[in-house]
Amino acid sequence: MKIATWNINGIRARIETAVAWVREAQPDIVCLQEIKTVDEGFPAVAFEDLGYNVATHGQKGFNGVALLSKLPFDEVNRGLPGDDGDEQSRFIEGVFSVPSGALRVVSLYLPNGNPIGTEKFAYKLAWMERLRTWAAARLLIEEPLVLGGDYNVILEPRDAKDPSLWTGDALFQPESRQALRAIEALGFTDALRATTDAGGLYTFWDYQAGAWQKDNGIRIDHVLLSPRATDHLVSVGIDKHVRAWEKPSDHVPVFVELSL
DNA sequence: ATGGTGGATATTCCA
Repeated sequence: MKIATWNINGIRARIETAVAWVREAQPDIVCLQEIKTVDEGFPAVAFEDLGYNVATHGQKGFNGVALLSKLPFDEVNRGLPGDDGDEQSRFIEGVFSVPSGALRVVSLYLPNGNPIGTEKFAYKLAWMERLRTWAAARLLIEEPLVLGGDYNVILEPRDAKDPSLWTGDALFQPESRQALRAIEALGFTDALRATTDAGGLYTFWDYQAGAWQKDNGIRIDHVLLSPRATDHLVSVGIDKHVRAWEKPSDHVPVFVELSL
């Protein structure tokens, strides 16, 4: 079972790139972020033609998440619980049947939070606390749970080419890093760190200032695994080569192989 | 050096 996450930065502008990658990578489930369209604007047919079921939680202009799955959806839940007044589309959960039982997969787009000291940073931290509360409850079910997404958090200095560039940025603030650590501390495994201690592994390179050419990247797209999912972890990968394609997203896909 | 790039949308916001 191959499960991937990818911030696509606009699915309508990126549909040809997305289809090319899906054809190449052959994932079973894909978590997409920043689809930047309402549900009706999502080009579902392009993926259905490749054998995928599609579930979206869109929004006009910004944000928006989606799930693609070769397995049928048993259940879909849209929106992160904990704030009925939050209208930003950043969370979708799919439930699937696997031989051992149920598999839950979330596509999440954590708030950027810049600039710090504003309501945007407060919203980021509040959203992370809501995620922690939700995840703690989900872990009680003791099922394989995969949280794939753009976390907008650089956990450690080794997750940035030049950490000094991110001083004062919401992605590298101590509060942001601590909040993600608190979620991991519930019992989740950062899939990539389960397989390597290496630095220099990035998932995002800014469009500006030749960041890709200089390999000035950061690792902010993560796959977190519940204990029951970690039990089945086979491998982790970053499809870095996709960043060099024409009309790329500024993020690349991250994927896990699970023996489910 | 206060720029640089890109998407969606509307002539600016967000990242």
